[in-house]
Amino acid sequence: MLTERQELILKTIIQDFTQDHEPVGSKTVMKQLPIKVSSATIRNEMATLEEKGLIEKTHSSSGRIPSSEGYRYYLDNLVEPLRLPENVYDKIVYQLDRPFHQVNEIVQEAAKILSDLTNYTAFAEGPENHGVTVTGFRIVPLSNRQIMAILVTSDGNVQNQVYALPHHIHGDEIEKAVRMINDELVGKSLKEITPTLLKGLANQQIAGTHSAELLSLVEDVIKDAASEQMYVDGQINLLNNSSEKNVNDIRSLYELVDHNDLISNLMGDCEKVASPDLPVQVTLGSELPNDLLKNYSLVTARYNVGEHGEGTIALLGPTNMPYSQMIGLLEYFRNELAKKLLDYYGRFQ
Amino acid sequence: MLTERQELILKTIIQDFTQDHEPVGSKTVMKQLPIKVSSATIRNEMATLEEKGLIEKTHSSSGRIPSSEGYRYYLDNLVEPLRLPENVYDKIVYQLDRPFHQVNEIVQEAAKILSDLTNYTAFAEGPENHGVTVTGFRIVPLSNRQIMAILVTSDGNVQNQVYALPHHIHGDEIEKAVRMINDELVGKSLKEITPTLLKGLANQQIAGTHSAELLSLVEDVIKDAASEQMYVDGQINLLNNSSEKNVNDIRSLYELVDHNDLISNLMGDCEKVASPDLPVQVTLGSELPNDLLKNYSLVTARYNVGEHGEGTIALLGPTNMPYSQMIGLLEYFRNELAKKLLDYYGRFQ
DNA sequence: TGTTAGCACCTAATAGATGAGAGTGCTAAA
DNA sequence: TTTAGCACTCTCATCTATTAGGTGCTAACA
Repeated sequence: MLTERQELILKTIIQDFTQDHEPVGSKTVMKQLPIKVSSATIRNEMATLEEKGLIEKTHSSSGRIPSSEGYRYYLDNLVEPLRLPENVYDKIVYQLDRPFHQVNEIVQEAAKILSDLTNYTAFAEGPENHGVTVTGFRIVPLSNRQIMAILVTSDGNVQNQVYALPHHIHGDEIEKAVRMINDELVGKSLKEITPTLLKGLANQQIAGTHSAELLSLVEDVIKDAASEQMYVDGQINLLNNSSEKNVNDIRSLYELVDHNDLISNLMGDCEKVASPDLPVQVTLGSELPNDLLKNYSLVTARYNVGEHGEGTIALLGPTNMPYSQMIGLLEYFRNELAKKLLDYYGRFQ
Repeated sequence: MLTERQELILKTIIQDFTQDHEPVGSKTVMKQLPIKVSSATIRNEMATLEEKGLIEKTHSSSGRIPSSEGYRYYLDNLVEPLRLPENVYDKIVYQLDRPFHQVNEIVQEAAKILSDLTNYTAFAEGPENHGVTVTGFRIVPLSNRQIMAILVTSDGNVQNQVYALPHHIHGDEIEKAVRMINDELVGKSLKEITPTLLKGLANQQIAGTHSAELLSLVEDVIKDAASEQMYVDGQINLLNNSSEKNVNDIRSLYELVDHNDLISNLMGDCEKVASPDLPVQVTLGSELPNDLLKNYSLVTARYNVGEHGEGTIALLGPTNMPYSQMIGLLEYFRNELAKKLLDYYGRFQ
């Protein structure tokens, strides 16, 4: 429980530190505080805040910097989303206002826009495909030994893969197999289609001698389609932050960030709590399991595309980032993205 | 013109500097030199080498480092490709020995292997498609408003693109259009198919009311197929080098390296000189037009896939890299890559 | 009792001073 | 032509003030 004045001081320290990245002294706070008190009084209050673990010193006679607990208190109680300069909104709208041909193109562009605007690393994940079903599976013979497998799903997503076959398969056989695969798969959701189910198909020998081969294609393509792709952009911005610690850490960070599953997991944790109606959520590095992210924060927002599910966007930046602005940005952006996606889906109905 | 002893000294300085990255003094050279002379003699020789511009001092009483001219002399006259440890060869063979489905997958993997082995940034460009012709063009209707355009070329490459159409196009119409497009394009080389040629097709009204639309798809896909894709890997390794100069330079470097055309141009210059029969070629940063690359070197090699054309692989690393090793590596690698590609193409004949 | 002025004290950062170490160029002798 | 010897130069690490910005505590004050 903090007094109003203590909250004011904490907020001032955080905002000041966000700007200058330097410990904040009592005099500096005094100048910025709307109420008139002496620096000695502020020193007393700061001592209390330190006792409570919300701020800390870098050395015995330094100014104060916010602790993780301090940021947490700020985020839970004090932060207010900031309205952004008009031209930022314009830029978002402009960048999203292009003809996209696939959902994933839009999602990828979302990550790009976010990282461009913030100079942080940005993540975007498409709407979850819980209810997504198979609309059709095609095999297109391309040449003597090459075929393309194509899977179309009810959300309009298209997954394809070219295969070089060890030997020629006759068109009739392919056609027959595709027909039977479709009979079995169309209408099924992606999660339902397990390797076991496909094996069952193979056992029925539906597709002649090459059934096993063709079914393994199906499996591949389905796996691709079912894996929710996470798009990352602005990895390079990790450099800005990491003051000058060793190169190896940055390297590991890069790998972490590019290696989808790890970040997905982190974000997965956030998703459980966040929702499109709830405010944007911030997870501090100290609250994350990975030590590399100690000095970073993950700002996460969910967006809602109605019947098409929910997706996630996120920013990874330094712990001392301007949260008000970032939260304001994500709140606006998730709406625009949802709008764009609804618009996209609308064209297929 | 250098005496044998001078060449020996230059070589020693370069090799030593490559290892330790520190100016090399006359005593150090003396210890490593196979011939027995005093450090004073070496100092005299070094003064001569400096006069000729092949080495330089970092300050008035420091040891010497090679100048660009020194490297150039070394590369032109002294360097000898080094045989690599056996396990490196094993690794290359192992990594390339996987079932690939497209040429580009192989080329991409090549870049990855090279950057993994060297810890530098690596580039790989597929065999040039001079003689490549169109084997077939397909349009596959995916759903009410989505189609996929597929272009197959004589080198077995497949380019595809999904399109969301503003309105439904009837299957018969598509089929008719595709047939006529194929009649016109099959057998033509990619470079022959210009927008003007396509316009000509449109004017014949071959494809009914939607001809213009469909032809613009063709144009898109052809453009993609004709652009030679350059694969880059190990961008992160740029960090290792750039000691600690400002972050912005690294940022620009990243962009430079990812922005294909620029590097393509640089490599283009090299290609004119290099050939699969000629030795691996090194271009020093000082010889490149771009100032950002000042402290880097581009090591380029061409590989030869017989009738399927020639391609390029390259490494971008610090100017003081171990050239003997890198040249040895690329010489071996280009042969393995060519073998793998020949093997791949062989499967379609 | 909360607030403030004053002061002793702390620490990081900066600038100079100093000496060791590595290297050079030059001279004179072999 | 080569070499030993030596004076000289420059960097780098270390040490020593000095300064600037901050704190905590005490005692006076409203």
